[in-house]
Amino acid sequence: MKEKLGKEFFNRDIKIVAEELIGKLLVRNQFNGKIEKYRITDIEMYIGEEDLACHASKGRTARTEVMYADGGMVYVYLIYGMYWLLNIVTGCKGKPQAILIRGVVNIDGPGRVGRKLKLDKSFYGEDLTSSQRIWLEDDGFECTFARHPRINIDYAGDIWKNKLYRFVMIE
DNA sequence: GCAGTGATACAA
DNA sequence: TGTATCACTGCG
Repeated sequence: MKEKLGKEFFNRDIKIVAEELIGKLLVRNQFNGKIEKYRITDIEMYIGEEDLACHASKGRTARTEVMYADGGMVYVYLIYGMYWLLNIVTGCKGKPQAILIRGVVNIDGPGRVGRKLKLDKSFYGEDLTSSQRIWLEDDGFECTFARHPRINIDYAGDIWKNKLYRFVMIE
């Protein structure tokens, strides 16, 4: 049984959503009727303005605005001029939180995921609970995960760098 | 080990 | 206006 994840899934604290997001299916309707599904294996949490690794630590800007919305929105941005990274906004309105999708089955790396899904700036603010081209499903798959420090955030300082905010599925 | 690539944030 | 920086990848 497959169920599309709705607002009630995303509108919870990021730590709960993140734990349950591992093993869920990321679904992409690439073009007419061609639907692809990818199981999420690797994610990172970015939590609030006080998290120096989180883009919202710079406050509310055009780029971070969507993180302040309620859960279930897509936050995408271009990094290094080449890669669109996919993030999922969680929590309630006014609390900036987002989960970066670092990897899915057979696609290891956030930039590769974005390329495979053919993301672009038009996905900024897309609502995963009503979109016809990208959404999430629960197919009942169960798994466990390990916690690690986040990748490539040296600029955030030791306290935030060492937080175990990366969850990786154990095969 | 490091080049490539362009939006963004912030200084001036 | 200019410019430093960046939730990365794919070459060597």
